[in-house]
Amino acid sequence: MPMRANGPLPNGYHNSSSPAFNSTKTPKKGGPPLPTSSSSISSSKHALLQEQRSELPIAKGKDALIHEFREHDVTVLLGETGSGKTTQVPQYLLESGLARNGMIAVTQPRKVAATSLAGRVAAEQNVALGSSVGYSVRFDERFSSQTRIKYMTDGMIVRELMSDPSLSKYSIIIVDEAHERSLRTDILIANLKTIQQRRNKSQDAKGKGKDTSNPLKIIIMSATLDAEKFGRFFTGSKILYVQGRQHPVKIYHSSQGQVDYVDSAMRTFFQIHTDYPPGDVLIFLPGQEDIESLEKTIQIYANQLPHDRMSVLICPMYAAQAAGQNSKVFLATPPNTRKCILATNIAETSITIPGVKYVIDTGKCKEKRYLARNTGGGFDTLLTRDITQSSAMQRAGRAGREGAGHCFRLYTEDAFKAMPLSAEPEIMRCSLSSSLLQLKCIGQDLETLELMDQPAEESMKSSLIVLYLLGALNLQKEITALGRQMAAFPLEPIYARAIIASKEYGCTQEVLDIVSILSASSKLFIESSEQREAVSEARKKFRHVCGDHLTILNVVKAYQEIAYSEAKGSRKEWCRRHFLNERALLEASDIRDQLRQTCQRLGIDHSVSCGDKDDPVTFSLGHGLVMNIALLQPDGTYKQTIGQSIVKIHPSSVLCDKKIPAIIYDELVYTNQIYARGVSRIPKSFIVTLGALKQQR
DNA sequence: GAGCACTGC
Repeated sequence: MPMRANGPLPNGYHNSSSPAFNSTKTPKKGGPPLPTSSSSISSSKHALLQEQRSELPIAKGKDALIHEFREHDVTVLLGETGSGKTTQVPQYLLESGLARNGMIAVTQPRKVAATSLAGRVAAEQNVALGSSVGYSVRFDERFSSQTRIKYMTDGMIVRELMSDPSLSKYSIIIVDEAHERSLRTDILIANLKTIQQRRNKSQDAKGKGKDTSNPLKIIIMSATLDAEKFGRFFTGSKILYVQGRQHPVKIYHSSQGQVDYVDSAMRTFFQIHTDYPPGDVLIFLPGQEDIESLEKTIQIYANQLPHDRMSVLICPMYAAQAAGQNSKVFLATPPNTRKCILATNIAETSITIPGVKYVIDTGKCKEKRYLARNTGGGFDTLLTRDITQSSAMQRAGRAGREGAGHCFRLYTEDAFKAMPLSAEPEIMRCSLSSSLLQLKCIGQDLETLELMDQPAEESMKSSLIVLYLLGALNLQKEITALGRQMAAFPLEPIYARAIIASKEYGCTQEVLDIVSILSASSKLFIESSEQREAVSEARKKFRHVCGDHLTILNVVKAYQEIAYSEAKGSRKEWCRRHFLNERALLEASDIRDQLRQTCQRLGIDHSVSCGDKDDPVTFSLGHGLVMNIALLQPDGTYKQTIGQSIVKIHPSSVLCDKKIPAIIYDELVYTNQIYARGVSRIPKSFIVTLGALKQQR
């Protein structure tokens, strides 16, 4: 491939018609963490905070905002990055006395946002965190009877819905980041609409002047794209706009479509490197494979650069990479060096990298999407696709965090305009069984609930079948006693079912260990393409003939032994040596504690163990994975017992190439083929037993 | 023989 650092520039950029650019979303709200443990902060610091508050773009509109909140039951507030709406609006509401009857809830899709925002606002109010300003997220809460402003995750308030269907503790509920359209945000919004109708109607009946009722105000906060949708959903609502503040980013579109975006990204990088002033470059790519191939080619050409040029430091970044590798990007760039960061979507929202002045956007990402099947179950797909306009803007905004920046898009302006505005709401792309079961508990139906977007009928049907096969619903779609028990667990129904089955098989301790790891958000096993051999050698120690579930159990047991006998530092070292992610083990231990409490409430003894026996464990899991069973075919592939798909065991499984006659699996993922992940062997006779159980219902 | 990113209870 002929490529000279000073050669012709093949991409032919032209300047975009829009010179300045505002990003639409701020990933890390509330600024840096502030001291929050003491009851108050020094007066000079407080004065500085107050000055910063008054300089926020939203401060100018304070009185007008309060007026509108007073006049309308529902307000949709559209604000850009840096407007300060998430920290200021709750304080304005508190000061205005609009929340006399109850608390102000501010919901967030992510835990870190909820906790850090609460800290920031407590500091601004000059109060101790947990007093008048608090938060509530899974495994962590700080609030008291005096709390007036409560930041919480949307999952938390949806759980509260189960015990208090009117959310009567709150007189104002602010739904932040509503444009993200998480599954729980959508379910919350649907419920808020009916709750408000109920609560505010009883107010009218009592007539004006009486304050005995408990009306509800709703404020929806969103980034600017496709926000009118919220306005249409809440009839009579008022839409308000708040200006943001961000450095300008100059956008360049490619003049023609790029066939090979990896090659094109490489050329664009060297164009920047030779023609533009110092500043780090961030390249967005869909996945690890592209990152590794681009890393190689950039390195080859970087080595050939003349010695008087700045050198290039390449930093690959993706979630599966060992944590130490990812943190390389945060180290100061050495002198006379330009950092080149090759990242997946991880750099789009979750991680902010300092020093980035240039962004190269391939316009591609990988998206996980759940394909429901009318036989029950379904599978995930993981395919490369075009990004959305809102994520293109988010990526460009990454160049304007610290000063003016540049964004080079490897696609045309027409291609940008052809992109969907924003991602499809999660409710359209995920399994609904968990939410469906939760709603059944409070007498609601996903089918009749008025949602902003209605999920596909097939997806609904599939979830009903899954819940029926698990015994959570009967043929009349009514929730069963077993279903209520399952809903009590903060878990996917399939794993809740496995725990309940473990009572019969006397192995609750083992099943809890496994299920906790499976429902932790971080992966247990760390991959390293550089040390592939060392990884497989370390894995051998835990390998269990029955499959991946019992392999996980081996890891947990080994870690527990270390945890009891060794110091914290050596535990870490042990994990590193075995390519295990300690974060997953620690998170799983929190989850396990919570699951034990649920077991206790339901009269399941969580300490019952089956010792070294394997069958009880796989049988229990089998009750949860009833629709995830497949049988070996003569050609070595597997065929589902429910549904017709031909699946293969994922190469990461310990049972890959083992020709086990019958398997259960955690999930199916379609990439190039349909792969079963999280696989265990199951005796064929057990499948017959399961079938007989189904007959009885 | 293969691994986008999250997030929540």
